Amino acid sequence: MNNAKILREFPKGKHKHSACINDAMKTAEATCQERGIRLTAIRRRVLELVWASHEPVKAYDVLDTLRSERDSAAPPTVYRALEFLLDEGLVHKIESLNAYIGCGEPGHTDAGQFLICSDCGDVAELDDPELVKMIAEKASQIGFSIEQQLVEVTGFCAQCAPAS
Amino acid sequence: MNNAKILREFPKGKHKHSACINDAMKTAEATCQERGIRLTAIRRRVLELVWASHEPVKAYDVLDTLRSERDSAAPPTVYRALEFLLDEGLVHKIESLNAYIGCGEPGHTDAGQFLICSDCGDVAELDDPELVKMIAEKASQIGFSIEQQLVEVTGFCAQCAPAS
DNA sequence: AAGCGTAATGTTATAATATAACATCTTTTC
DNA sequence: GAAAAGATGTTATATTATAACATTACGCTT
Ligand SMILES: [Zn+2]
Ligand SMILES: [Zn+2]
Ligand SMILES: [Zn+2]
Ligand SMILES: [Zn+2]
Repeated sequence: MNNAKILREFPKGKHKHSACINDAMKTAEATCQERGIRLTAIRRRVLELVWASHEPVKAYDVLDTLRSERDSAAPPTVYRALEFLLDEGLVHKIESLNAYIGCGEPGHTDAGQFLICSDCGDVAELDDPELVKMIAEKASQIGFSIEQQLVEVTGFCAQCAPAS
Repeated sequence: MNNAKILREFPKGKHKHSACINDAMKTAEATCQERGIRLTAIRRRVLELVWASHEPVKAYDVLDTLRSERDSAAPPTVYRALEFLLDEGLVHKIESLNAYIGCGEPGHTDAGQFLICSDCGDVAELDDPELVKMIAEKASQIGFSIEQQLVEVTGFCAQCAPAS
């Protein structure tokens, strides 16, 4: 069996998270450049804040920070930026948490699958074509044609797994 | 490959939906009886309202109806009933819609997988052990142990599929 | 049947998440 | 630099969900 492609890993022990953020911002810049769309100051900042950790971030937490930096920040400020970032695949929404997380590899075409650690709260993103395919096949067995897949799995990451 | 077990089908053409509701209510009665828990009038009525169609139902739509029948109905009335029904596996929450749908086969142990038709809005529920297993395996490849799975798929049911 | 403890519901208030609608400003295009 | 399109500002409100405490109903023992 193929291994799942890991779009976004769980962080391993201590890591320099500023590097994660830097990578993500560079990738976003390049992606927007390429597509001829504008990563404005607000959008860039919201993306940074979403990437603040490996945990999904709440819209109103982003707003709180933004408010401290910019008088005019209001809910639409954040939701519009998030909408842009979602549309461009730079962030994803974790539906089961009403929270947002940076995409580990913008541009991936298949749906991502999210692993959410109940203990540390961190999230990893996989892209497993085999799984995507199986879901599509199962659906088509009953005549259902898939447009979009949502897979969110809750449990324990390697670091938080109950000692065995 | 095994076929997915269908816990709740898409309705086929015209069907007598009162039969769906009756079945669901009988199953719920029996389930609660067996478990020694109380399907009170409010809980029963909320379950009926969730089963009102094959589409997921919003909490506040349930509330609107309940208000017309019972002066004391308020948000906690509905959310408490839903919490009970969710805990007992009599209904499921469709996270991507913030809406609730009756379980087609209360007592199933695996996570259900939901197929949501973008056109008619109806939802089917599958339980495919093979899929559940594959997700668990993919997760365990990166050291993640699963507690709960969420699979919600959007697309077109057989009836609504674009003519081919 | 009376009394007790638990479970369920009533009631009021508020938290958390998200969008509508319209005004203003900025950037791009011609 | 004027027009058009895109982005942001601003105010208000819609939608979804929970907290906290009071009251009532139920199930059990005596
Ligand atoms: Zn990191
Ligand atoms: Zn992604
Ligand atoms: Zn039916
Ligand atoms: Zn079910």
